[in-house]
Amino acid sequence: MWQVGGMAGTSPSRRLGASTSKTRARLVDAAEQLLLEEGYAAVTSRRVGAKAELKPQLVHYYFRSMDDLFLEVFRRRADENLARAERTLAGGASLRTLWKLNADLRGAAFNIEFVALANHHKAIRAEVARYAERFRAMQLQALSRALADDLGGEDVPPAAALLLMTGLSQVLSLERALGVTAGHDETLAFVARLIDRLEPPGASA
Amino acid sequence: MWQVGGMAGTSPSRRLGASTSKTRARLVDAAEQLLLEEGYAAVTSRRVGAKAELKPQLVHYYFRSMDDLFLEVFRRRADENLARAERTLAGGASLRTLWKLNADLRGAAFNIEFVALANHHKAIRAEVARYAERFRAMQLQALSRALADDLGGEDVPPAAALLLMTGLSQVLSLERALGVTAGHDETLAFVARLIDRLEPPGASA
DNA sequence: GTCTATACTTCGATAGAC
DNA sequence: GTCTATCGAAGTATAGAC
Repeated sequence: MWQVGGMAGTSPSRRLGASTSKTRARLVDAAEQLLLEEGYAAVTSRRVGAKAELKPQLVHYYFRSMDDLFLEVFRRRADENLARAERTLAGGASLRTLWKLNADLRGAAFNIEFVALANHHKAIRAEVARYAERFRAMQLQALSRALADDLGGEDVPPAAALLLMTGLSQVLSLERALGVTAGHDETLAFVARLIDRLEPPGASA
Repeated sequence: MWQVGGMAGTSPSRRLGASTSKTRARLVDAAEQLLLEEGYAAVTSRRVGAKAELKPQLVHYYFRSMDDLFLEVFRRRADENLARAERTLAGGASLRTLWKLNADLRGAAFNIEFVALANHHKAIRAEVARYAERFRAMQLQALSRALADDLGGEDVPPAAALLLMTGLSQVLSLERALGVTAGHDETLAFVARLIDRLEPPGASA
């Protein structure tokens, strides 16, 4: 897919616009907006151009292919997420903070789109995987420390706890987008109780 | 999206082929295959026609629009999943069985595609939500009974346990598709231990 | 009931004008 | 360094032939 028409060659000798261009940034903004509002299939050079109020051909002047544009959109957001996580978790974080980071994570819809895209696009899959691994490693380190403090000698491995946490927050936001929310409040209350038990409110770190 | 070209009218008076047609079934098969192999954006009338070795116009003879084709693909698979779950859970099921049902669930990729699609397609979202609710209710009933047997007076609500289970199996299959499997074995072992503790192997139902 | 000829829109991409 | 004119392929959908 993509590469629907044209000669589809990605000619090796083609001039591209400067990566500092203001116009280029507007195109990335427009693409991100479209992706969130209408899904990845709506991100076409023409739609992006229209949304940015620019000629669609500019997309191909600044990006070698539509895939390159997708990668740029993804990287921008991923870097932002990683930076925020790093700020939040710097120097150890509580269970409570970790859960908030997971549940708050900007753009569950964004993740869904990119996972679906990654499923069938080699270059994008590699980038998404790289990001997921970095994000995971960062959280795992923080969670390992927090759990060691909180429950000393229990047998729940930090990796399992993290996957449970990630899975839960993912399924919750995914279902919310779908309009299915049965049991959500009950579950959130349960998580809050659990955290309160492990980390009594009003403790130090 | 969809409705890219053409007059996009969905004229109310258009003849459609019989729903029992063999040709029609071939088109649905081809669409499902394409969806899984290349993602929803690859499911176009021309690609579906080619895969089924039929003229692309037949898609529009048997389906009023591409969305209708998607709905048919989804319903067929959803019905199959529901029937299988019903068979498995009929008359009460163990925790172990429930976990297996969740983890085995055919086509995690299939789910990803449809959740992404549902995000931006009203008709499809409604259908996916309806399916999710039915599946959830069925599992919740079984899990409630199993948990009552296994841990009597604990404070983990069945709905929370189910969402944790669902989220975990979803994140595991999603990451596997991405090639990210760090911590997976450890987590699966943990789940197995947990189930063994709650339901010692060799007990009755 | 089944299929095809055809319309017209939008697609990604490039070569070349400023 | 920036943008545009233009190409050929692929998109959905319909009206009408068998």
